[in-house]
Amino acid sequence: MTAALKRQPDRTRQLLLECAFEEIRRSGFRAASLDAILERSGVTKGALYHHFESKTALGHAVVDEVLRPWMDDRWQAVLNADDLISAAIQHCEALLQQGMDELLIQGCPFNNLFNEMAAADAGFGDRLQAILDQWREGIAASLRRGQRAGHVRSDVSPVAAAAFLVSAIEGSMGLARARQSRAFFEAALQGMVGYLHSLRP
Amino acid sequence: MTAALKRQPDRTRQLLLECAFEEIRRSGFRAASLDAILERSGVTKGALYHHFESKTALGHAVVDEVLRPWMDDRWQAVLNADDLISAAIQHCEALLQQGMDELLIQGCPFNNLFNEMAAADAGFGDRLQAILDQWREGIAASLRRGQRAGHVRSDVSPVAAAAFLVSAIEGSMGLARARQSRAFFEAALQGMVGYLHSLRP
Amino acid sequence: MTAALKRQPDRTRQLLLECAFEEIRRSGFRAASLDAILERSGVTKGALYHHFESKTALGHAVVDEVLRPWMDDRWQAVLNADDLISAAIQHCEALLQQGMDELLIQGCPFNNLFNEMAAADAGFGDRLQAILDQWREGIAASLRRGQRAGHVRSDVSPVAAAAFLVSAIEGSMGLARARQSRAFFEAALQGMVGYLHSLRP
Amino acid sequence: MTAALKRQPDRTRQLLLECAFEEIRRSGFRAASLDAILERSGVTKGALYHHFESKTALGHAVVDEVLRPWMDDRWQAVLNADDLISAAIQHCEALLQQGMDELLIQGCPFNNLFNEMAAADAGFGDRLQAILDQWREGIAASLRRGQRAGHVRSDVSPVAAAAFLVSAIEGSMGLARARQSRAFFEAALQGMVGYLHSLRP
DNA sequence: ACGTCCGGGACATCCCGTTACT
DNA sequence: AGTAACGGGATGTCCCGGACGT
Repeated sequence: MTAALKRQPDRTRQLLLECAFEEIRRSGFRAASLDAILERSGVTKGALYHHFESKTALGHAVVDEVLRPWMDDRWQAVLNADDLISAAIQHCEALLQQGMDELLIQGCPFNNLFNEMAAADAGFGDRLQAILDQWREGIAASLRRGQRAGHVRSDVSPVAAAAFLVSAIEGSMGLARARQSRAFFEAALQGMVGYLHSLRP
Repeated sequence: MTAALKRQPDRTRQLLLECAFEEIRRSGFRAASLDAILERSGVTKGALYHHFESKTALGHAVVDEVLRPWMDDRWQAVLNADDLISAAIQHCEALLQQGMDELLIQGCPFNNLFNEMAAADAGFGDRLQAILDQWREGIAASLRRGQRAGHVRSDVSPVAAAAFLVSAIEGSMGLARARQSRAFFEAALQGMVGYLHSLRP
Repeated sequence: MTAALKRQPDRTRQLLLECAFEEIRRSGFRAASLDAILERSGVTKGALYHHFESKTALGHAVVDEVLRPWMDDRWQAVLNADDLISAAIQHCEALLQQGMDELLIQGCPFNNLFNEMAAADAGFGDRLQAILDQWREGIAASLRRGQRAGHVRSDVSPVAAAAFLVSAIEGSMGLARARQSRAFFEAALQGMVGYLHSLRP
Repeated sequence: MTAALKRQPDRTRQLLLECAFEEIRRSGFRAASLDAILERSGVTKGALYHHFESKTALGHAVVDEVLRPWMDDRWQAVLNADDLISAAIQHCEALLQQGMDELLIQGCPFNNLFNEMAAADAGFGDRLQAILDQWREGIAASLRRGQRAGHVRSDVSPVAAAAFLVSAIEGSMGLARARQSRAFFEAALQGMVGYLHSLRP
């Protein structure tokens, strides 16, 4: 730790959050070692336990202050588009063309953490649920707007379609994660484009 | 260990596999404690390490001998049906009506294990990938049969639709897992029924 | 284990002794794993414990039936020579010229075992002591014969010189064992030749 | 652990090194139990793994910080003497008269450790080799000084004689270790005195 | 605010020996 | 004579958290 970083409480806290996020993304929360996070960040245990009262509290803060903005940032453009379906199809096609290596190797951090911790720890469960709800409701609201604008069939339930969509997105990312599965992910994305088209009037 | 259980190697092995499956389902593979499995099964450590050379090998055997049959058993009826779409819709509606508590609380063991271990351990990855491929190809084959029989629109790609479907199934189970999310799961199932209908001619 | 080897008690016993000798030579007695010996020999645990009542008893038998003949065989020529000093010098020079790789890598099995077990286990201690005594007394007797024949200075104590010689032999082998020490072993052998010459009248 | 010993990191570390040295001397490195070292020193496992990252690292530190000074201390007087041969002869005779029980029972810790670990672990091998080289070179240098001063025959090779001497010293200690072998050690020392005299002009 | 030392416990692994069985 | 299931214990490693010190 360089001298320049000493006595900078906010900086230290932020550094810990970011390194913890990376480590959790790599190894999952339980397998993430505090010692590894400490070494990665150059911070010591005393500093960590000054800012967070336990490993679990650190994890909760990572969800609130890193993962949630990360998700907002990622989906903002699609959710705010005038025509959700077009935007989503474009998003899928962009993914198909550009290298999606990062996603394939490490998967979606939200999905990973949700699968690991949501059922085991209420603190994680509530926070992740809130992110999920916000996301799903954003999609549902966008679909309703699309119905009013005539971009979306009027007989589909926005709530149901939104839940189905996020399930498929997270499911495809979860299943695609690994070494050999690029083909699987491509097929799933293609299937999703087909589904999106079926929502058109 | 009761006297009646002595010297029954196959029984001991099977007992270990089943208890390990339960423990892995509860806690995940990494957090599953060998001591807990042993206590649950009444087997000693020496016996376990006689039958399996490591915790990892035990996990692999659980996938091969418990999880794979569990999955086959679960989806066989749907995959062998004359009309996949109808069978799947019935399956969804049955799930909606009957108590799906077990799934909600513990999630799909395949999805859980896949998310936790597929990327981290090639032994798990290959095995789970094989299960996934078999499942997906079963759906694709059934869709092709449906196309020939006129039950399915001819312009859908069976491969893409199959990948999308399994993604959505596993995704919805993963996201629904937890305490409060029955509503989410119901909405996702409803969305899936909508998607299945869209595959009709 | 091939069918031809079944039900051959003497053969099985001999196989165990030889494999145990090799394994002990590699790893030392304590670190030698019974399971490794078993795998190496293709014999099972029950068979081993039929022939030997414990790992320690196996070790004792290895000393009696493998190590002792190995030592006798190795030193017989030198001890029976008419002129011990010439024979020993020749032996040293032969060692210096030929590849002494085996000795350098694994050391003298007698010395290794003596160092590890003689002080800790009386069964080993007594057996190894007996080998050592026999060896030392052989040298002393040969020196006495040399004195009578005029090959050896009459003012040296055969007993003391013999003890010193075996110490130097085993010590040089022990210290030379390892990777880099060929130069050390050569120097020690050269020093020993010098000492042997000093025993001449 | 008494309150007086709290928060004394150097003391704790030193205590661990000393207790480890004793335990290794008794049992050898591999058979030395960390639990035994901890009980002996009253330190906890967490503290040990704070100061040393593994049992092996502890062993290496014992060589560097305990065994090496122990050897330096032991041979310093002989190596620095004006006349090595006289000093060595005096040393031998002093050993012969005083009780050499400690050496007989536990042997030379350098020799024991060298025999056990030098070939198996490069970390030990390099460290012990360095001690051995320093020792041997000290003897060789002293012999060269003796040659210049006329105390030592000019036709002996200092390097070879030094290697031979350390071999004989360590060999005699190794072989003498045990219960019954006092006579052997005395004979070997007597032989060594004879050899030392033969180095005189 | 932060650094170091330390406590206490859990875990996977391995190993020797015994016993039921053929 | 020989096989394989099994018992029970010890070991090195690691990890989270708290306490002392500055």
